[in-house]
Amino acid sequence: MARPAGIKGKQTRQRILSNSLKLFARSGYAAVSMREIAEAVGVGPGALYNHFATKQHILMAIMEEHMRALLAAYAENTTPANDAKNDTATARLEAFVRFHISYHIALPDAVFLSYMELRNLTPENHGRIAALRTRYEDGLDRILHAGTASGAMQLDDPRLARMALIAMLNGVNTWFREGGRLSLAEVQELYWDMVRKSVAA
Amino acid sequence: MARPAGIKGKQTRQRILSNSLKLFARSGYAAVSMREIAEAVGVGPGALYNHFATKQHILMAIMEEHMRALLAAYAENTTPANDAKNDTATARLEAFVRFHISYHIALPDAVFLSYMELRNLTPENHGRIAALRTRYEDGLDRILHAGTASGAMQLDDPRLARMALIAMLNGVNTWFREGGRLSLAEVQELYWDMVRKSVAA
DNA sequence: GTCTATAAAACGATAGAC
DNA sequence: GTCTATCGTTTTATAGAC
Repeated sequence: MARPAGIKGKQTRQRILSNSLKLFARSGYAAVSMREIAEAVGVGPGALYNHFATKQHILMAIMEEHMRALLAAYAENTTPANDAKNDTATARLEAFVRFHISYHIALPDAVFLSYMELRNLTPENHGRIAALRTRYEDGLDRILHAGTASGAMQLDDPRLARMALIAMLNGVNTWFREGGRLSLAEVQELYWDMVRKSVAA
Repeated sequence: MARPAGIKGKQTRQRILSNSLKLFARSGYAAVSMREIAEAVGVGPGALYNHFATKQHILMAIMEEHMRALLAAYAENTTPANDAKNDTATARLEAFVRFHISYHIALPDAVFLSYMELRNLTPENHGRIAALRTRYEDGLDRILHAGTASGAMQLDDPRLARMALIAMLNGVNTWFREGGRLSLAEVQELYWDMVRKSVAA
């Protein structure tokens, strides 16, 4: 009982988030009740409200933390190479594709939720998540524009290309299963091959 | 009042389906109540049960009719050309891409619903819808295998390519808006350009 | 911080009049 | 076939004891 105050609360908060994520991903936000979440966490229904004011706050916390973690991981994994020779638009596109696939495969529930439950956010929360997503996808936008400008790529409409490529890459989560027919490395290779060709001059 | 028996019922049934489709697409199946549907249709809540036994039956009817209409339209729009010269795998892939885009853009709500609400179907209903979807996507599978076999395309894994292309094409519904920056014809052209290159030898 | 009990409203589905 | 009224259940969220 000499445990510092607040520790138990932090643990419960995290358990609420991780269990809600699993339940929301499986059944959908609207179909999951606060009672189900409390039971999964192992507390009474009323205890949830010590940590989140409403069910909407739980959903928003999950999505916002996911988007911030994605942006942080992207910034860390794709910083411009010191080797200027590897800092071409094509090299940066390859890095984006490989990062996007590995990150999305590692966190399928959070990714699924962040695309699927946008409509269950209040308009204000929706706007904040959309802004974070735009910040991430703008990274791809810059790569495609740079590649088109330098002649390394040929895209009649880089904005459409960005949306087409994001959709294609996101699709990996609808079918990829750990331990399945293809390994992560093989999937990265196969997608990169298609992406590389699709933007080729 | 000399109207044939059953006409009014058929009309109401169709109005239930079309209004439910709009509501489900906007808010999600679980978040829409039978009362909301009844209000949108313009009948009392109890009247809905003269046409559908449960809310699940409404969802299933929408999805099943959408999938059957998709299969029928695909069969009609992509029958092998009499001109044998235009019956190459590449020509058939182009026809698939153009058909898929135009059909999906024309029925955004039904397409959105059929991908988004699969998890709200009972296991039995889910299996029936999945089987219909497989029948459609197998058409693309055959094209990619034929193209790879003839050397017109180079795909190290046609199954992955099928899923990547389907995801990319489905993505059009997340951003395309009638009267927006790009016309349907331009979108078809731009997507086909990327698809053509992505499978190229 | 978590518990139990409960308030207040909304849910899917049904019954019986017309 | 549609109406109104309602059953029985479940929902989100709160209150007060510990």
